Amino acid sequence: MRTSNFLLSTLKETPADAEIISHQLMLRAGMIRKVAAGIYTWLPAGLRVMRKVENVVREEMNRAGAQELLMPSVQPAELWQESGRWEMYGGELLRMKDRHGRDFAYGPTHEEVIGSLMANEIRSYKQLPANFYQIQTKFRDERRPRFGVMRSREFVMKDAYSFHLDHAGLQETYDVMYQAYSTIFSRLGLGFRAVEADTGSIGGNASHEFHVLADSGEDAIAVCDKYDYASNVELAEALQVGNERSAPSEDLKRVDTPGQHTIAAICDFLDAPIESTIKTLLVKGAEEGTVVALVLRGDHELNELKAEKHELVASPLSWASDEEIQSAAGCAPGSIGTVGLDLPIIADRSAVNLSDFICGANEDDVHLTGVNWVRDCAEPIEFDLRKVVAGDLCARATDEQEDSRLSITRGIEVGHIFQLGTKYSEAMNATCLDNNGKAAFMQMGCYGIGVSRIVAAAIEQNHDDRGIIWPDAIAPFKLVVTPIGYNKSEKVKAVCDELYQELTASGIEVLLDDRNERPGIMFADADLIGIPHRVVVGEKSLDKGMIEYKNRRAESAEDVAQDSILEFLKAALA
RNA sequence: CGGGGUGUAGCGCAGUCUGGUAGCGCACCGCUCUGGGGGAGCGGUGGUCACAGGUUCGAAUCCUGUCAUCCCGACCA
Repeated sequence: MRTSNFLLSTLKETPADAEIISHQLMLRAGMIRKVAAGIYTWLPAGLRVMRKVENVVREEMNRAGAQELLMPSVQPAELWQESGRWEMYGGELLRMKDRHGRDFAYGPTHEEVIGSLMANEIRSYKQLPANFYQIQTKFRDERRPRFGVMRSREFVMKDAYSFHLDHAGLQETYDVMYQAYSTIFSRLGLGFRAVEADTGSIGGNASHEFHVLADSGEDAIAVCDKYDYASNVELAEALQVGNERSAPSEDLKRVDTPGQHTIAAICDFLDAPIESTIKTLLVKGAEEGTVVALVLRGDHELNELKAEKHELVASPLSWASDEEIQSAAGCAPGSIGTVGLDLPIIADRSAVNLSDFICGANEDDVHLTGVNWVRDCAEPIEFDLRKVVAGDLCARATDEQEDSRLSITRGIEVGHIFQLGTKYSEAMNATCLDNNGKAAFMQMGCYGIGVSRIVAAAIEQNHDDRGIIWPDAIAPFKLVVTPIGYNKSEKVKAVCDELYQELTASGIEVLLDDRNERPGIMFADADLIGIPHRVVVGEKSLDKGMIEYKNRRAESAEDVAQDSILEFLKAALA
C-alpha cells in the first residue's frame, strides 16, 4: 500500500473526550471515529488490525475443531421469550419493532439462536460433540459506554457454543478451548493470564476469564505463580489470617466513644491495633424484610459478590436502610456490634478466630472491648466474606513462604469461557437421543472473545510516548518504507519502488510513504500508527550502498548493505 | 439511574462574567524556500457558536427548556 492511496488520518493533538491511552491513540492514529456514544466507525487502518485479530482467532478455532457459521444480529423476540430473557435481560437488550409491529432485539449474545437451531439440527449423540462459532457484531446497550472500543455498545465478538451428550464431553471441549485461547493470545503477541472466574448468573461449574495484563485494566486479578493460581479478586478465596481463637483473657468492658464512628477513629481513640477490631455491616436478608449482620475484621473489606452467595443474604447485595439499622441494632451505623444483636451473624473466617476484640455496643457513641464469641455473643456463622489483598496466602498454598502469597495485578478481560450445562438446552428444548434411544438435554459450553476489545487492549500493553507499537502479528503493516526525497531523487524512488514491489510480492505488507512530506512528519506518523519495522531510503545512505533499518522498539537504527536488504528484512520479519 | 464537567471550523482552544460585525493555533488548498524527527514565508478555504423558545434595537454571551457527549459511582459481563 502506498500512503498516497491510503486514508492516513492522523491527528497531532489528542481529542479532548478520550481518557485512556488506547482510545487516544486509536483516534490519533486514524483507526476509529466515533459516530455516537459507544458506536464507532473502523477506518482502514483500524480495520486492518481487527482483521488480523479475527484471522488468528479463526485459524485457531478451526484448528480446535470448531465450525464457523453466521447467525443474524437481529433476533425475534419469541426466542428471547422462550428462554425467559426477554424480561430478564434488562435495558442492555436493544429492542425494536419491525414494520408489522413485531418485537425484535439486536443480539447481545446468541445462546437463544444457536440453542433453537441445534434443537432441530442435532438429533443423535453420534453428531456430538459439536462446536460452532461466529465472528460478528454484537450490541449491548451499556448504561455507560466508555474508553472507546474498550467498552463500547456495538462491538465485534467471537462467540462459540459447544454441544455434548454429557458433562465429561463438555469438559473435554472446554479444555480444548482453554488451550486454543492460550494459543490465540500467545500468537497475538499479548501478555495474558487465564484466571478463575465467577460463573455469575449463568451458573455452571467452571469458568475462566482471559485477561490481557495492563495497569489500566478494569479488573483486579489475584495471582500466585508458585501454585499456578490466578483468580478474579471477585472470586479469590480468602483464607483465615491470624492464629486460632484463643480463650477469653479480658473482661467485657463498656467504653464511651463520643463521635468515633469509623474503625480508624476507634483505633486511634482507644489506641488499639486495627486487627483487634471488627466491623458489623447490616444488609438485607434473602427473605423480604429481614436483616443480616456481616462481620469482618476491622482491616478487611467486604467482597459483595461473596456475601450475596450466602443463602441468608439478599442477592444482589443490598445495604440495610438507616431505619432498618436503627430498629435492628438500636443505634446508627458506626456503633453496631455483635453483642446482644438479635440477627443472624455471618462472620468472615478471620473475624471468627478473634478473641478479646473491640466492637460497637449497639448504642450510639459506645463501644465494647474484650468481646469474645460464645461468652458474650452467639457463635457466628463462618463464611468467606472478605476481599483478598496483596500478601494474603494463596488458597492453594501448602506453606507460608513469601512466594506463596498473592499479588494483585490488573487486567482487561478479552476472553471468557463457560460451562453452561443444560440451562439453555432446557429452555430451548434442545435434546438429542443417547445410545439407548432416550432423549436427553444437551450439555452446552460457550466461549467468547472480544475481538474489537483486543485491539484496544493490545495498545494498552504496547505503546510509548510516540504512539502504538504493534506486535508483528496484528500490525496494520509489517514494514514502512520511508524515502527521503521520493519526489526529488530518481535513485531513491527507483530503490523504494523496487523494494516495495519485491517485498509485496513475497507476501509482506508494506506501506510505502510516497507523500511529498518532510521526513519528520513521515517518521512521526509511522511511529504513531505503530508499524513495527521501518527502512529509510535516502541518497546519502545509498551513495554508501546502505539502507537504514529500525525496529519500532529499538533505540536506534542500523545500516544494512543495499544488496542484502531483502534477505535481511525477510529474516527480520519472519 | 445518582453526582460532576463540556458543547464555538476536521482537531485543540479563547471569547460568555460585563450583550454591539466570530477569533487563535494545528490541519486543509495555492505558490516560494526548505529537506533525516510534526520547518518557514506569503496568500486562501472552511462556522445555522448543540437545538428550541424567550428577553432586547441587537444574543455565542442573559433567561427557560431540550438534546448530545465525557468523567466518577451504581449496574452489567
